[in-house]
Amino acid sequence: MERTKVIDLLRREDYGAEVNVKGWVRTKRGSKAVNFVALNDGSTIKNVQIVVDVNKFDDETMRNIATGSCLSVEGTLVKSQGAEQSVEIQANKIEVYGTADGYPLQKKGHSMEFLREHANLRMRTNTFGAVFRIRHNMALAIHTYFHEHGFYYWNSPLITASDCEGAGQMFQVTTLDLKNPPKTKDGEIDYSQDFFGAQTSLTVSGQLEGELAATALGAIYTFGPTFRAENSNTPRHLAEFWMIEPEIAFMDLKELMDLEEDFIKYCIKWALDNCMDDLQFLNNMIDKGLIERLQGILKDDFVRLPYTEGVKILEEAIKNGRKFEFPVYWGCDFASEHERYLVEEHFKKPVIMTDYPKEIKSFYMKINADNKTVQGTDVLFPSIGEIIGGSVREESYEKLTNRMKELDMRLDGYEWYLETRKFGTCPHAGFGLGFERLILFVTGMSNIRDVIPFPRTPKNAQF
RNA sequence: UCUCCAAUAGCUCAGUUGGUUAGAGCAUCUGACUGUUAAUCAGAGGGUCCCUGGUUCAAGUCCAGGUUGGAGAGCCA
Repeated sequence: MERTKVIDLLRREDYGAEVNVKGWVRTKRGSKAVNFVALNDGSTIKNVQIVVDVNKFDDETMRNIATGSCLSVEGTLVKSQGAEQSVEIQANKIEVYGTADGYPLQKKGHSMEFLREHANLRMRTNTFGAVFRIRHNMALAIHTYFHEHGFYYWNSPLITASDCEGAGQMFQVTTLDLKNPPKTKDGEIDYSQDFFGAQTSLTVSGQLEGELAATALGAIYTFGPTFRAENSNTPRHLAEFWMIEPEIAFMDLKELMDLEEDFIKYCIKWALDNCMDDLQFLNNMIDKGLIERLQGILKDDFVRLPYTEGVKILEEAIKNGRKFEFPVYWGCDFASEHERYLVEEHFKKPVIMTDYPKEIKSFYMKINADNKTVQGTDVLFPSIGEIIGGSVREESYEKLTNRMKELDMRLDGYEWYLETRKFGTCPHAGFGLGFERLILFVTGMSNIRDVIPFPRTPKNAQF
């Protein structure tokens, strides 16, 4: 008999039909004569109720049907007598594919910390099923958005020899014998003998390569893993995370902000349109304000706030008695308490902050006419902080290399990048979106380790 | 990396000022129950109180160091 997925089964009304359903047992309950098994196959957060007439099955089968075990059930689709589901299956034949003695997950709630230690099994819980179905949907929304807007999906390398991309500490990639590496005459490690003939690392960003692609294909985006060897121990950082980095030729600052806002709203609308069952569950169990907050994002325009205006607002707040741990002055890098004040207290909606002092931003950002600020944008969201960092890129070879020299950066090693500015340079812009931070916001989960299947954090690469 | 907090049964947690045999709910097992919704009811089994050292007649409880986890900060996406 052909298998029917739970999601399809629950929509059917052809009572009396013989059906086959396969899935994992969430709970079993009942009395002497009749048992009820809640079966889930991952196609939806909802379970299908299997009604088991205990007398029709042998003791061993009944014993093997327990939380976590895997079943194939043939039975009759009937209208449910119970109140909490419309249809159920009256079991005629049950095959136990796999028993689950000692299954660590129980039907009562578990802490997120406990489930993290069982990351190999936690996808089988309601919460993580919902999170990963939404994660899939967000990936689909991202690809769909860019495809519909004329962007090409393009891949930057994960292994790089640029030793100072500047975005963070890097993981080294080597096949050298760590106990006995080859040395040069002056005692340094001889990387010419390494696999790539040079010192290499995992990438911290595909942006520089993305810029090359934008000057050829017009508009591209990358969507892949990124690696940071920072010793960050927070609910918002991972050592291995996924990043979306679009890069667009002929785009200016206003168009960049329009893109950032439109893109993120598209993703959130996608979730509301396509993931309501899962969002409803998360709204009930994890975060009571979730759906309202997502709808709120769609309603308002994001605030567009030049850095200098932001400083004024914060100075005004301090004058009115607001206390901050860190001082505010023009030129300071905002601490998260400052960003949170602006987003969560002052404006109460997302803020796109722009035109930062060049000293606190990266070398590649386009310098404004004032020669003090650069056309960088940070999209700041309530509760999770910076979700997007982007900028218009400096397209002038002269200005870009001058800035690099000011920052004591070595130009050799960047020739391939700087040639974009030598050969047909163009105004262009782009941004980076942390995929897991988007998932955090859309699911209402509070720790980034719980929105990626197998989190990589300092001292943790299990599974 | 810094600051603060935590670690007791498979899970979630209680454990008084240091004091006899460390408890509860859930889970598991046994039994009861004519349709349950985290089913219910009765009973049973289940402990390296994170590790090492110290104080004390006596440590789950106090002290020191460590490990692991969490929150905040920094770094950032």
